[in-house]
Order: sequence, then C-alpha cells, then structure tokens
Amino acid sequence: MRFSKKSEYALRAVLILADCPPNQTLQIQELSVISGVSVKFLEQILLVMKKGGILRSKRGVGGGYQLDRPARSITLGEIIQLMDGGLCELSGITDSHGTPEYPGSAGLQTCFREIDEQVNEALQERTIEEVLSMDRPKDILAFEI
Amino acid sequence: MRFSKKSEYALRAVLILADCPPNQTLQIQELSVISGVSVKFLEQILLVMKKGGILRSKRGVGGGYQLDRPARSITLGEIIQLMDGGLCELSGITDSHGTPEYPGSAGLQTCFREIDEQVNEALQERTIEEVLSMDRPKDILAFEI
DNA sequence: TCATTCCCTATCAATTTACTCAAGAATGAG
DNA sequence: CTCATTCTTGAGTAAATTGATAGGGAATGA
Repeated sequence: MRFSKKSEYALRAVLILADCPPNQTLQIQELSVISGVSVKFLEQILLVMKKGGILRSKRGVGGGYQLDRPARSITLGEIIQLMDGGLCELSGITDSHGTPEYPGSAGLQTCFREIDEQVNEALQERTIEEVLSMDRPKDILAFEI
Repeated sequence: MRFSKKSEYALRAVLILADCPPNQTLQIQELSVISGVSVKFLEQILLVMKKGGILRSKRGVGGGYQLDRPARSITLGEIIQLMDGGLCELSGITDSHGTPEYPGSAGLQTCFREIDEQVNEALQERTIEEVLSMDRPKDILAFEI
C-alpha cells in the first residue's frame, strides 16, 4: 500500500529543480547527490519525466535538467501517474473484472472507488510549488528537530 | 499502490459471513466457493482473522466460522490493518527515516501524511454492516447490469 | 575532434505476493 | 473409544514486481 520508489525519487528531483533559480540547469550528478539517489537510477526516472513533458534537458558541456513549465502547474498526481502508470487504485477491489458476486461485493467496490477518488483528487490538487512552500513556513518560528 | 489480495479476500469472507443468519456457521469449503478463493489460501486468512478477534471458529462436524462480534462493530480499516499489518502509508515518503533533506522534503512528508490520514479515517469509519447495506439500495430501482 | 552530458536498452538480484502442500490437533457422533 | 470431520500450523514455491546496475550510443559545443 505504497507508492514506488520511482515516484518518490521523481518527486524529489522535481522539487529540487523547482527550488533552483529559473533557467538554471542541474546535472544528473548534482541531483543524485542532493536527492540521495544513484545516478543510473535517476537517469531512467528523469528520462521518463522528460518524455512526460515535466522536464527538459540539454546535452553536452553545461547541460543538465530543468523544469519544462512552472512549478505551480505541476501536480503530485501528474508525476505519480507518469511514473507508476496510474494513480490510486486501492485494490483489485476497485476493478470488478472476473471477481465473483458475493454479498457486499458491489458495496465494497463503491466504497473503495470513493476513497480512490478522494485520494486522486488530493494528489491532483497539490502542486509542486505548494509543497515547496509548505517546507518553509513563513510566519511560524519552526523547530529544527 | 493497492491492497493485498489477502485483505481483499478477508473482506470478502467477512462480508459473506456477515450476510448469514446469526449463529449460523460457514465452513471454509463453503466460503471458498462463494468468495472464489482457494480453500488453502482462505485457511490462512481466516486463521489470522480469528486470532485478530474478528471471527470465531468451531472444529469438528458441523463446525465452521462465524463473526465474533456484530457486523456494525467491524470496520474495513480493522480488517486491512490486521491482514496487511498496517493501514495506508502511501509511501516510504511518509517515513522520513534515513531520507536526505532536500528542498520540499518536509512539505512532501506533511502532504502525504495528510492524505494517509484521510484514507485511514475513511477506512476506520466504514463498517461491514454499512458496506452490506450499500449492496442493496432500498429506495432506488437499481439496474441489473 | 574530443570531453562532457544526456539517451536508451538489457539485465539482474532481492523482495514480495499469492498460493500449495502435508501433517497435526480438536470436536463430537455413534 | 474411535473415527470422520473440520479447523490449525508451518514450511515451501512459482511468478511477478521492484529497485538497481551496466554499458554502449548520440548530441553538444568548445
């Protein structure tokens, strides 16, 4: 009942890139160090996000990655959907394909579909920009733990 | 991003048992046929739920399983928690153990923790009795698909 | 033309999942 | 008592998924 590491790492990378000055690129190598993800694994992830229209890249000396559009237009849901090939489907419970009919089967499906929708909505609403700003609360004297 | 089959099968079994007249037991064999789950796999699942205080069993001739308490006191969340050893933790994203600090890391965690809580709350609220009653809407002329 | 940096695909090891098998132990009918 | 019935228990396994590595290829620009 969890997201894949790919999704998590993808989110890390996008957050890091979103935190950079605009028009600055970061190399995979740098992203790797900051995010704590191996260069080779990151490559795959970044590539998918490039093809998915979230990042853009530049090759050669001075190349690297940057966001392809503003952080306020990128949602958590979009990234997760891209990396995991789908959003929240809490179970095979939601898809009734081939499942037998038993007492409560319809109710169970309805119930999980509702929860799924709730989660997916929440994920589609949250933008990268919002998440970044949650990080540094401005009017609260934050504890450093 | 889904629940295990064990959880799903466990829910099926409990729903089927909840739909029986009180004080009637069902044998694993019968549950297997109705739920479409193999006898041997069901055995494991039912056993866990017995130990978890959701079902009770009786051995020997005329034995079988039944609910250990009323369907209105059993929630989806309880069963899932029992079978999967935990409820919704959308990711390793939620547990910050050993993850590096990067821009947005705190915000991301907060964000997912919120969603987790939402889901878990929904699961803890829904009772087996409710799900059963959703199955047969009383005031709506339902389609048979 | 060459160092740099991203691009792409194949492969692998570990883990998890879903499930099976085989033998044991309680129960109660006769 | 004894025997069929039914649950109990734990070990074992096959397939799928995941997380990660490896290595050569292709663009870029100095």
